[in-house]
Amino acid sequence: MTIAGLAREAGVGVETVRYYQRRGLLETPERPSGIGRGGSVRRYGIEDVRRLRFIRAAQAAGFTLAQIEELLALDATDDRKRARELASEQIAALDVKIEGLEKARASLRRLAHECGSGAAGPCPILTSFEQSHN
Amino acid sequence: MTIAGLAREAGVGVETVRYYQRRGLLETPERPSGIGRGGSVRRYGIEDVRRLRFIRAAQAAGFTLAQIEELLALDATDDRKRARELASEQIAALDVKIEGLEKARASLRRLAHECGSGAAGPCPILTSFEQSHN
DNA sequence: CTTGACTCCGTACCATGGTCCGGACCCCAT
DNA sequence: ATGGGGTCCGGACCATGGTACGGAGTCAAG
Repeated sequence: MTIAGLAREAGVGVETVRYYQRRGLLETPERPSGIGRGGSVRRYGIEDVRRLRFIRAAQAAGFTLAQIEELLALDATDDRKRARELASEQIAALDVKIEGLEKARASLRRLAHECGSGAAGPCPILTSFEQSHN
Repeated sequence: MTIAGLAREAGVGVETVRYYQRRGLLETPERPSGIGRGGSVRRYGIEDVRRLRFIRAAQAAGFTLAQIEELLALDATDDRKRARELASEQIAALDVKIEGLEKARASLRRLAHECGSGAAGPCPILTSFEQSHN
């Protein structure tokens, strides 16, 4: 698989893959055959796809690329303590974030509701959100 | 209230307030007294605090500053339809986002769990997340 | 053996959401 | 009336996470 295939498998762009390589999140495989000068084109395997997909999943979980870098490094060591720490921290952060989003969603629902019902004039946009400050 | 008071009330920095003013999210009140040249220092009231707090709340709801700009403009008009539209869109986006974060949290919990239990060696960081691809 | 698509690589650029800086001005207390 | 802190303002700078560009090399099919 070449870089375009890898990118396709994980649903990202080629440039993104190369960006992750530069950041050290993905390794850049050796070019086969040609040793000093020359060579060919780098090839990627299923392991790379997994790694790349992991990065995307972790990103979706709210990790920054820097944190993901640490997670990936951790995956190669056996520092279980640190891994648990990172996980717990992120779980807590997710709890907070999810709760915030749920509150926001409730505000939006109230807004949509109030805005849908009768009265003329502007929707109470600011006030809908104000309630969420409780 | 001067700009520092306003910022304090909403829990942001003075520079952030000024940034929002530049972006057009907050209006810049007239300087009292001095008309042409001279004047004094701009003063802010409770309305400004409300507006600024709204911006922060909307941001927490996942709106971008550009969307918030539209919401604020909408608050002054009576285009209820558009307001409902924006709200619904954002509710849908929040649904997706919340679900993603919940999945991620589940993955992390599994990771923390597997990482906590006995076996030696590295935690199955990549694999914990792989499960979440279902 | 040429052509067209893809790769490689560095560097530049982008959007978002701020944050900092420096000089000029202003306001209030002493 | 003077000093110190706050304000005003434009413009520069920052971090994050990419995206685009251009030139050289490589690969595979016709």
